[in-house]
Amino acid sequence: MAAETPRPRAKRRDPEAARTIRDVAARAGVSTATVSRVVNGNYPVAASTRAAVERAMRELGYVANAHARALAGSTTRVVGIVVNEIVDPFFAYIARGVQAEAVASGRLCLVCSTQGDQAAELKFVDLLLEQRADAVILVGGAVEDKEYFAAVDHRARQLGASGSSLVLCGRPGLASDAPAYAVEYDNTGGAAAITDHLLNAGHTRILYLGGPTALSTTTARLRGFEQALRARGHELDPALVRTGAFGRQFGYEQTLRAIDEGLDFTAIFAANDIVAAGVYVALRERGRSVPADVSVVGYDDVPVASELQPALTTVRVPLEELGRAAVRAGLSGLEKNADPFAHQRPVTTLGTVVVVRDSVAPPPR
Amino acid sequence: MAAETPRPRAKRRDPEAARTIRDVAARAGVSTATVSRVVNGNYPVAASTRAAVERAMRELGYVANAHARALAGSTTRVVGIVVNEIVDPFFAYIARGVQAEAVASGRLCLVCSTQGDQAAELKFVDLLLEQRADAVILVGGAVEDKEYFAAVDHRARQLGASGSSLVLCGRPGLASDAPAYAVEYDNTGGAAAITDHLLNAGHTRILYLGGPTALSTTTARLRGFEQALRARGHELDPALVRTGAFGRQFGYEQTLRAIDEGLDFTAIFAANDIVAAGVYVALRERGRSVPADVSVVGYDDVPVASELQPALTTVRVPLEELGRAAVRAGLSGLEKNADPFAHQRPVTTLGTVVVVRDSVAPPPR
DNA sequence: CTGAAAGCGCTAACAG
DNA sequence: CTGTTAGCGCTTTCAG
Repeated sequence: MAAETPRPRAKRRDPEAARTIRDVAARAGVSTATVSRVVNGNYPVAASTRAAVERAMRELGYVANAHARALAGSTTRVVGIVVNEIVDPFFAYIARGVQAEAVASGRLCLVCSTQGDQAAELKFVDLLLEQRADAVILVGGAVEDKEYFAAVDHRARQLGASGSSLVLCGRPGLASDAPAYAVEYDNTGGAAAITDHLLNAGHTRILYLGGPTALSTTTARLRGFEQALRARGHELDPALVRTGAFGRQFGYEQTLRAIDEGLDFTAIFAANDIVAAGVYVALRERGRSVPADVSVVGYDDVPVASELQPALTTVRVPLEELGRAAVRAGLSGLEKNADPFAHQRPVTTLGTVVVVRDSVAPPPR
Repeated sequence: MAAETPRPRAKRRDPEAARTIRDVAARAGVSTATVSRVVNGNYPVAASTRAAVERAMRELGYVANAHARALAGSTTRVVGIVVNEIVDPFFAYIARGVQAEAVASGRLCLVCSTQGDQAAELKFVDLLLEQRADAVILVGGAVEDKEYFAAVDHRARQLGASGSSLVLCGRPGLASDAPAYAVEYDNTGGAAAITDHLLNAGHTRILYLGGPTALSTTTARLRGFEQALRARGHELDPALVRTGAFGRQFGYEQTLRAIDEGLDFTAIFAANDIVAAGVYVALRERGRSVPADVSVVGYDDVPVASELQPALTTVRVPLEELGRAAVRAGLSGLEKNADPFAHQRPVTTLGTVVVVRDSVAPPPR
């Protein structure tokens, strides 16, 4: 009756191919379940058995297959993050936090960089959805577009339905009941605080430079600027607000233009440190010194801020912590503690602080 | 006899859970094989059938499961990259290239950052091995350690055995027959070229600063420096070589020390741009101007180089292309063209070029 | 052009 | 403490 033997697996496909849990089990003379147990160490196994299995694994050079594991188990041990540009320090620091926290939770990190392509962002989320990432984190400025919102909203629901979750990082949350977390920082407050710093030094003619024209996350900075002005009884002079791109080039050109137009101002609020770097160059070119002739402040506190000469007074955004918090939020639903009362708040807001360096002084005369 | 029906799947676990290919098949009234075919579009399917399936997928909100796909198929559509520090522009640009090329090949990119922890590097490679990444790219300086080499060598073999491959990026290849690719750039040549530039300007007392003490990739820069000197009949003065850390701090401190010791030099070769940034600060502090009093050159041409004042003359390393080339190399074995003669060379070396900016002038007097 | 069925490698009940 | 046995969701022969 030997011929009746089930013989479920016919032949090993490739003798060179990776060993499987079954090979290990056979070699150690145990069942695959036992091997699984020692691999995962989440179940009691006799010491001697464990030793035999470990030995077999070593001898065979066994490497677990994460996909089989993901398929059979429930979690994939992968988190995904989508950023605009990985070489931009703003995103890089957030990514670093995400990476670190992911690793701390025993996960790997799938990083997607859109290079500013809005469509790519959504496509990456879809891919991450296919990967069944335990959490997907979307970083950075969203455009205020109906259709876009609907698309994100939909993805949030899909993720939620598959036990994962969407985390909006550094941007406002969804204004719907879609299952998504938001991890932001106090953009408006930071902007107001540093504007206050300028006001305290005696400046009232402050030129605001940078940031997108369209309504978006970072407009919050402009809002903070305006609030601080108003709170001290000053009006926002439209001539002193120039929004547009976010780069060094923009800061450079606008500063040049402002000077050449004879615009009256004694300080510049750059919407981020990179813009401020451009401002510095233009100022130097026109022979204006910082901070004697004009004071400058930035935002973000990325490395350039302390490299500029004189070092830039700016708003420190807890970028790395932002990334960590995003992972924690995204994973909060998966953790075993599953205490429904200790529930993660859908929106986390981190504080910002003004870092005073050398680029602000009282206005000349 | 209805009771005899096999009924292979008993119950849907969770009505809210993600739809599977089977749900789609049922809804479209076709077999799962057919659904698979339309999803992959790699097999003829009647137009009407295809339409029905696509409709069913849409209605069900079907999202393929990448893990099931990886398990059943052969490729995972994921490449892994291990770097020291993702916020460091040197690595960030390489990662960007890797990401871009991975996406271009229809893959996602798993990014691991070790924060300089050598042990973590190997651990990440193991994790990537578990992920069955189609290629794993190891970036950056390796230490010259026997045991470490053996470990890398072993991983290379494991990857090779599982149809994947290891790519050493920006570091020398394995000196063994292990299946690994190396994608480097001409470190020595670049260093020699920029040293020549200094020599041509009339400098002979050049202080070399930075780079690791231990033999490692970047020692190649020191080697190039020496070669260029020799080629012009100069000896390498040991007093003018200070190796050690790689950061701004190191550049700053060593420059200060050199000046305070009264060391005789008219130019500084910083082992990378970051070190050069530190050099600038120290020079300014001691009232030495660049390039009037001392000329400075760097290496890598990361953004700081052009931000420094005066802009830094440096060696441009094709960082992003390095990343792209690494992915191409790593994937070369998988591509269908599998032409055994058009075989990827195990070692690719990219050229470097000197970028002349404003930090070099003839020596004073 | 389409369907049936056998797995891919692993985990998780469910018995012992 | 350990083994049996279903699947997880998809791809891929092998037959029509």
